[in-house]
Amino acid sequence: MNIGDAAGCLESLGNDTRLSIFRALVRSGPDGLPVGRLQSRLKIPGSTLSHHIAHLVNHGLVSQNREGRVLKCVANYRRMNDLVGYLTKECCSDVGGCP
Amino acid sequence: MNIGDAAGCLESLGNDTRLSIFRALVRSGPDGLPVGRLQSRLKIPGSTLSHHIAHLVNHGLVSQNREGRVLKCVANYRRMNDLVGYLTKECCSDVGGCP
DNA sequence: ACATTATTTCTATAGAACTAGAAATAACGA
DNA sequence: TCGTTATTTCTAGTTCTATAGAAATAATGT
Repeated sequence: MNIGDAAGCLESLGNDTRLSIFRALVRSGPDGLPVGRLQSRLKIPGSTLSHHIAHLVNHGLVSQNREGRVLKCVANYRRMNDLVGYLTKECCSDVGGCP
Repeated sequence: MNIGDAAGCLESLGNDTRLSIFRALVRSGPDGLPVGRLQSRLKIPGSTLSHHIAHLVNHGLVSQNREGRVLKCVANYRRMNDLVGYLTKECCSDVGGCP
């Protein structure tokens, strides 16, 4: 991962609503959750939710696959792993006790 | 670290300029760098730089200590460690291969 | 074809963020 | 005290971002 992608992912997660969405997806495991399920859980208007999900998808943190009428959203664990790897490697230091 | 602090840190680092500042500080080790040094390295106007540094300081990612006329900025490794810990614990999953 | 459900795109608006010049403050040496 | 260097605060302009209602699209069953 390069610095631009990292900043993009960080910006995506650096918003309370989007971080909540992402956490909900991570917790729900590899099966993910339909958009409507996120909507009822997080209690936000569909258009707003859709906007934020698109942001996460654009930065590779979430992927979607349609199952009939329902759109399943899944956290992209590999992408998140890459991000954490970048932060650990490029933004931490042996000196300071980072992993 | 709680979700609010995490989102704040992520938002801080989710900006190309601030991420560059932070990386420069991390790379320079526990001695850090003076503001002026960052300015000449990153080639950005003082007021803009000051604005971004204040943002990082406000979110606990950078601390400052004056040495005479020079203000030294130092990356807060512990804070960064906490952030990475939060992401690993709350936003990753065993299933997906995250650490 | 139509009704229903699920989700997105369009559109507008209010507020926040980024940028940077100019003026102000801080620290120090002469 | 004055001048110089280092940095911040003030101010303003422009550009992004978040929000959400309304209309449009997609998918399915009847």
